[in-house]
Amino acid sequence: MAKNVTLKDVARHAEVSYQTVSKVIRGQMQVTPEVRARIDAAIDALGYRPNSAAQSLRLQASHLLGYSWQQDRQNQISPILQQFQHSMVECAEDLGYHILLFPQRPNKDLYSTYAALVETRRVDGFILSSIEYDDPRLPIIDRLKVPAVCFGRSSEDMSLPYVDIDGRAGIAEAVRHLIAEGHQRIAILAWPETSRVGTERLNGYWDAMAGANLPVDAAWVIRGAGESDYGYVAASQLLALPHDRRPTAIVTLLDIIAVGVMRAIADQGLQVGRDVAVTGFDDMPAVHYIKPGVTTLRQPVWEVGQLVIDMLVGLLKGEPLAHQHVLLPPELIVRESSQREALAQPNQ
Amino acid sequence: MAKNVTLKDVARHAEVSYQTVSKVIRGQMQVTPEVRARIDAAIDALGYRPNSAAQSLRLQASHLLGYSWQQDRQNQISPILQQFQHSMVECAEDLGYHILLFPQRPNKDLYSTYAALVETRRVDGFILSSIEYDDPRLPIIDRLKVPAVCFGRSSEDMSLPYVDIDGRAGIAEAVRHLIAEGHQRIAILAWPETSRVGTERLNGYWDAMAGANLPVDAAWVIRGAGESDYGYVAASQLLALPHDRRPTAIVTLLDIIAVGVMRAIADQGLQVGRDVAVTGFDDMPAVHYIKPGVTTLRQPVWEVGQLVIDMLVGLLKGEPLAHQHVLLPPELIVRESSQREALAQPNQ
DNA sequence: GCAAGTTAAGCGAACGTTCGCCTAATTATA
DNA sequence: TATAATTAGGCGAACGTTCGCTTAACTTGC
Repeated sequence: MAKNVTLKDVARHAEVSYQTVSKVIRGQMQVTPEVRARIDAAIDALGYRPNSAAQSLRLQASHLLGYSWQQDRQNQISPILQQFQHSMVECAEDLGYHILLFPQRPNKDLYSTYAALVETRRVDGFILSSIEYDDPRLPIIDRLKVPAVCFGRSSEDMSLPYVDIDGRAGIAEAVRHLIAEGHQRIAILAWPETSRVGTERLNGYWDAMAGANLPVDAAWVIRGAGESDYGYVAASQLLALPHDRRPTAIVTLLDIIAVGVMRAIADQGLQVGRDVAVTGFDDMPAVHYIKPGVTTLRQPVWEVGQLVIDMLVGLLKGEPLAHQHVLLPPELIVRESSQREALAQPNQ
Repeated sequence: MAKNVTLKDVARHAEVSYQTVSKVIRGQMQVTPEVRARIDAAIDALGYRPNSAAQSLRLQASHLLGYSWQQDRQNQISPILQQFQHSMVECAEDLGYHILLFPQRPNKDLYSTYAALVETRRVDGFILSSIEYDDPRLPIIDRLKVPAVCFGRSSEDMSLPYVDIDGRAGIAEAVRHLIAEGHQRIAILAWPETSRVGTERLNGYWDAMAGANLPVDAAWVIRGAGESDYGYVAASQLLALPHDRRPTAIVTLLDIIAVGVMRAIADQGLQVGRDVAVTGFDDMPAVHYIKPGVTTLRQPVWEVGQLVIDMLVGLLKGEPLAHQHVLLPPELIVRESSQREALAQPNQ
């Protein structure tokens, strides 16, 4: 690697003081066009680049944002967090920041993991994802008094700024879509009560059912965990209900679960869409090949990443946040799995 | 955030010079037990932590490793790279390093993306993943003369150090397993010739077939891209061959593709395992629920991550590498999809 | 009992920036 | 023409470390 080119080298070459070079580069100083030209020439003759460690030391800011990435317990294979990460990385670079990845060891005290990063001044702030009820990271961030923005929330009135997907509104929209398709007996495969995301989405179901004055049979609301297998088992259970209580539509919280449901429906000799409607969540690329296509809710993950970074960087610059809490609605994508007349074959 | 606690603060508190504190902390100096105790007491009375920017500046090393993460074109939803990333992050921390994420913009010149990081001294080295033929990053790294280690290789004799999975050995082992199960007509769903990984794995197929003196019908080697749909279509094509040319086993390069193959087999009224054996690759969690279980090759991704970081950090310390190129064999996991006598479940 | 080696600790300098204050020259104002 | 205001640029200091050299005191060997 070549020797470091510093401000002093540039200054010598341009025959000015090095502090002047610094100021001119950052537009903090007016110089005569002639001097300006000499400096510019020197910079690219020598290939000068400011040293980021020196900048960090002087500015007391690392321009690094800490992010630790633990997979959701609920939906293991969701590509959501990958997209989120990618989106953050791009947005951060636009603003002169980078993402620093760090591990959260199960055996090591979580507080010291975060404290180490803050106290050594390695990072300027944190991004947290997959927030759940009583998330242990929240009090830690609070205690460290370090800027942080979350993807997800543990309650409506969280002290930390967050961006989240409005799962409640999303599921409500899906249910209203099913109602518009003529369904009345609509079931939902929810997640355990410990899941904040799951509870939130389930509320959307209640909202829409109540909004349409539709009664809800207790058997229609199932809570469970897992992926396709959960969908298969739970759907089989629903389809075994007496005919007048059997749901004609099943809402799920994950595309993969919807796939399991669709298999169960097919195994009962029924047709997805025509006989029983199904909806998923996430618009996962992995299920795009499935036929019939799965009606789903696409999360605007890219936008979440951008917003989270914008907010965090704003915080670091001392700007007051325009919105402390942002909720983004998912987008309903209607495919064949929830449409009665699509692919309808004239059948008996 | 609290005021910075520096070496000088500790020194004042312990009544020694600050340089002494620095040396004692790093074990570069012997002091009397009494002084040692005073320093230790001062450190945790004040909560001293060395400032990483100052260290970086002085040591001319950021202790940051650059990693840019672009999804494989071939297998979009493989969780391999996620595991790899996670493994790197942990291993790096053990060695006092962190991973810095940066974007590779399609519109921006790749060289300047890397050069900027190196010339500003933001990173000490790079990790590259998903190397393909004529990878544009290789000459860039070479030109920048920056330490780097790759996950994957573009050719046997690459100039950069790499760690890779021995896909050739893996597929060969899978094919030998099928042969041991009594199969003779074995087909493979390969990837386009532009895929280095695919070509490598296909070679394993040839190795094993030749090693067992089994003839290969040209129709058995299919090249294509895609996920489950590719498997479905290609398998249907294979199963439509005349009876004496029809393969009794189909090797695929991805679990998801194997799933498509299994659907095709079932759709033909045949039974996976008993009638046609199938193998996948990656041991993806997403297909664990599939019945019958998919025989697959598990990549030792965790080990790859550890090795890559070990090697890169070694390079940065100026240590000569024990092995410039490391090849790790995947592990064959035999499940029902490749066993004739395994309990048959009427599913899919 | 004296030169030579060992040990404990201090001190100056450097890593490459940015910031605030200062100075000299030029221009505008009275 | 004298004075105030503006402009172009310089200079010292600081951010918090680590490194190498020096010094003073204390052992050791003969």
